[in-house]
Amino acid sequence: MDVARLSKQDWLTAALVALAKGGVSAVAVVPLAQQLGVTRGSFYWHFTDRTALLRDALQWWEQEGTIAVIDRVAAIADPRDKLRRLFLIAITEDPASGLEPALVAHADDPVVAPILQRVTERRVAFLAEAYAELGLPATRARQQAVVAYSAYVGWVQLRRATPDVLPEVVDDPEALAYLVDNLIGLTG
Amino acid sequence: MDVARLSKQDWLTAALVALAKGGVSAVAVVPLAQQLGVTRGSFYWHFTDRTALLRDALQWWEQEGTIAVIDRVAAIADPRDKLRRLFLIAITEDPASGLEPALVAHADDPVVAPILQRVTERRVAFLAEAYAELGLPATRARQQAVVAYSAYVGWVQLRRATPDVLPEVVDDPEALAYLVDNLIGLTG
DNA sequence: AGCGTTCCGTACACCCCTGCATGGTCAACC
DNA sequence: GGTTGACCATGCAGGGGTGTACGGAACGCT
Repeated sequence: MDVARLSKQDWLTAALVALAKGGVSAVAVVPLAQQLGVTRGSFYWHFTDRTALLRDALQWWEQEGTIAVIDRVAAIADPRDKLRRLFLIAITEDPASGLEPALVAHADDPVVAPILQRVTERRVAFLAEAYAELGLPATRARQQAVVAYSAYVGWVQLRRATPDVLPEVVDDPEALAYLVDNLIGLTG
Repeated sequence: MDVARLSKQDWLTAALVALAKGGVSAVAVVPLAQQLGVTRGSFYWHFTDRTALLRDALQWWEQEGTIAVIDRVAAIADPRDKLRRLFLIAITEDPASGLEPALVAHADDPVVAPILQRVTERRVAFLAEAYAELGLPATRARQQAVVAYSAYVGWVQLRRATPDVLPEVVDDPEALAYLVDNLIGLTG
């Protein structure tokens, strides 16, 4: 019959979804199990611990959600196009809606903290590199990267928290271009 | 003796601190009680419910953290100065560190959602009004307000999540001015 | 001193989650 | 067709949180 045994990956994606929706405390074995149609027996075969699930899920997200995206645009020669393309991907795509706010909210968590640190540092460094290629001096490029990344993070937050507040921007492609240019910070 | 009976406000502030640090699920009666040095008997005299505590705390935050700040700068005549002052207050002051990320992370919560909605809408409206006073047409002012508010939200997030990534900006007053001008979005 | 109100401690029943140990089921493979 | 290993169910002990009922201490007022 359609018994559909689970793989480790099924638990990881389910954990990320639960994490995005309810925070770290929502990554609980029992709710995830009955959501997947199994019991805890399945979980404790795939993972040693509840912490192991959280750690593996976040590491997988770090790989897919950060490194993979950077690889997609790193080859673009023109830094302006590179930034435009990067922000477009970051704004329009949303693999696990609301994951990053949940991670930030639990920045003190010993499992979350190092991964969040690495991801942020890597993204900011990539942005700073692009701004440096654009002609900005190193210090200024770093500052601009932090500001641009802040704007991106806040945008993701707003879209998740109060989508009713910003419909006029997401639907209008011209407004979207205006937003992206503003993110790049070179509207003048 | 120094028995120090508690007031309702003590519970509210403690709830906000716990909310900022651990999310909605951290607003639990037992931990808060033993943190305040009392038992649950105290709590269930002041509040009917755990939900009532969360609701009252958020409403108090809405009053103090949003309306009060807006009132402090609304009287400034020049819109440019008004925006500058507002963002400076928003960036430097931080009453309950990490509260807003925690709220966004639990945007689906039935208690959090309406308050978060109201706060966001009010802030964006205030910003849009200022940009309109600055000369932007209504639609453009609204878009600019959303972008600027996104940048602010993201900044708060970054500072809480990974303070190591952005030390060069917060310490340098010139870089801070650059950041504020960039938030205003009128650097050109 | 007496009394009512305010505030808090304590005990109880209930629910949910975590680990762990153990046993069961099904597929594959020889 | 019997054995092995992957996968899952179940029962138990332990811990922690929620509400509620009740009882007690402290304070103000007369």
